[in-house]
Amino acid sequence: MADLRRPERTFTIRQLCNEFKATPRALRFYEDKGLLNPAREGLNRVYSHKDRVRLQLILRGKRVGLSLSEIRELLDLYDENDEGAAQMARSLKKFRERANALEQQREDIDNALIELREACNRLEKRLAEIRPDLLPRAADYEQVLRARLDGHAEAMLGK
Amino acid sequence: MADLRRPERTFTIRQLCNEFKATPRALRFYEDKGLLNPAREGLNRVYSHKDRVRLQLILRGKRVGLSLSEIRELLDLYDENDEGAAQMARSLKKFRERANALEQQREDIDNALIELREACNRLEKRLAEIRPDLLPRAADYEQVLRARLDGHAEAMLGK
DNA sequence: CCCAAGATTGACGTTTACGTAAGCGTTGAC
DNA sequence: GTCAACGCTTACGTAAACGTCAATCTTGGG
Repeated sequence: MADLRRPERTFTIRQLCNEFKATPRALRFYEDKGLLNPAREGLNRVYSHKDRVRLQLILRGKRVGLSLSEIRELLDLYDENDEGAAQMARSLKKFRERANALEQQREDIDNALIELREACNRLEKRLAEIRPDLLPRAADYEQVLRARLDGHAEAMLGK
Repeated sequence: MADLRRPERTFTIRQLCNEFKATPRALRFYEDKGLLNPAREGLNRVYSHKDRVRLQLILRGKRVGLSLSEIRELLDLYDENDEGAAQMARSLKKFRERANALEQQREDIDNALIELREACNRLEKRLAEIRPDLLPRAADYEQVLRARLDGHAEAMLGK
């Protein structure tokens, strides 16, 4: 169990894929793009502990919406400079830029939601006048919500 | 000026482009995809008042994040059915689905922002220890602060 | 020895919404 | 007459992040 922390521990491509729910194709793609550089044992890739950390950073970057090339820049910064202050500052800057961009995106989404809700209200009003029977009801929403709850549904359906 | 409302008024491709800040290429593309069907005067496209409305709907759909094919479905619904109740119901459904998707996206963004802010805080702390001179200054923070206050800010700003 | 499983390297396919010419016709201004 | 401004069609290019073969290799099992 604690083996994960032992630096000499290595990983196969599939182990990392399973652990992080990625595909071999993706890891090779990241390698193509210069984000990873696993060792080789013959032809086979051998991922070190450090490679695993890099992969985590890559996936984290993706979660916050950085592009692969942006992630590569950041990874490169960590590699190039041993001391680590200047590149930390640049990473910080990058992160803040991304945060600002995300906040902008959230605003866009909010605006879209406003437009959508207005449209929904208009439609609901007209439908209520013309064909109230076609108005989706609360019950329909419950189903949607239930559907989201994945496997729990089976229990309910089973009964 | 009021000519815009006169049904017999027609528009050239460029007029609509200017009005809605689109490109001719885009309008032709929409046509290719079956979203528009302007009349022809020889080879030239002649957009009617109705075409203009359709274009508005297209752009509105884009603003809320619908794909062109989704928009086309909705437009088709409006065309097919003369009465207009069933398709209104379906549009309503579509809009609600999109609204749900957008809310999900907003959640994702919020999570990403949380991750980013944690990363920023860690970096700031380390930088403060190692090289405080590299720390970006208050001016850069304004946006961040504004974002943080977002909501409960009014009281504080009032003072 | 033979077969299936899993790894590897190309290399092309996918999707979306256009951008960007290339080549050609028409019209109005000068 | 000729140049610029528009308009048209056809068609290839783009970006992102892989998916999806295809062909080859190795290796453990039976």
